Amino acid sequence: MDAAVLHARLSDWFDDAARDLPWRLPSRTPWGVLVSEFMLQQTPVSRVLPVWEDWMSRWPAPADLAAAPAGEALRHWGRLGYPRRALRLHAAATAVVVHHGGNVPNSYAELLALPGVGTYTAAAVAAFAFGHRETVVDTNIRRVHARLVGGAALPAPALTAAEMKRAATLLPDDGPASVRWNAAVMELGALVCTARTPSCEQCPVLDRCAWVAAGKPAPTYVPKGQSWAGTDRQVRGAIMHVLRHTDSPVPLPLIRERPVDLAHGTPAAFEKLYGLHAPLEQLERALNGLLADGLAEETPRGLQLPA
DNA sequence: CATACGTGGTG
DNA sequence: TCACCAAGTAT
Repeated sequence: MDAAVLHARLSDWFDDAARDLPWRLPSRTPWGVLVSEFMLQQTPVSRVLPVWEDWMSRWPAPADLAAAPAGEALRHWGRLGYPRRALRLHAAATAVVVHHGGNVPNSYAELLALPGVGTYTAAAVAAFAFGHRETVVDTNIRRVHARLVGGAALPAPALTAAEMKRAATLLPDDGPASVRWNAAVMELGALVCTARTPSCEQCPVLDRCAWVAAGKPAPTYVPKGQSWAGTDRQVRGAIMHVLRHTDSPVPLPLIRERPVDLAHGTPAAFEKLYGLHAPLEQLERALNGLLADGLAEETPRGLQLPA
């Protein structure tokens, strides 16, 4: 198709539809963009906003976070989920201080080398923080491309090489235009071309959509579904919740026997929070996993967030 | 390449 | 109610 038409339509749409997100303001810093991308990995914007604001005022630069104990990063990560991201962000800040003089690097390759930064985040930061021309492909962009160009309801379960090639082909040649395109397609996927019930009547490229033209065929595969109840992840999350809310180490026997919520003095935090009755074997597995992942630390007095 | 990894909002 | 889903990464 005529890519120029798509570029122009989405650029115009983005002008008045784009959300006023703080990490898009002119006053933003590359560090602010990097932090936002970490937090947004698998987490909705609405939940990221308050935590991002807190982090920016608490740790305005990479060196500020690097100077804090990793456990503080975990504590102030709150309930964003996937706390290993907080640990990796702390490690990334440290790497920025050690290897880049405290400034977030601007190249895709240098960004990709940071802990917790994969292909998406490296491209996103290079593009949105530094204005580079990068092929940014996230779940929103994948879905928009799958429908608009591919004529499918949803993209494949995993990112394919063909998708990357298609995204690269669609990317405007001009630098600033490419950054805008990346942001606009992502925004379209987040606001209009959504996974569940897309608002096609609001779509600026409805008349160009291959999926619509094909009569909106149903998805050809069944989403896997993420398990939760009774899983190790739930038990790990419950333990991390306890650790975030106490300043003193939690004795291991206490955790093994359904830990006391020391912050509130109430019994059986697991049951109180999750109605959870984890078998001892699963509790052990979760504990060992957290220790192995560096999310928790064992001291003579008990379990705590890492120093 | 499939799987593990948190959490809460929503249709 | 309950399964799906949200700006992925590491192994």
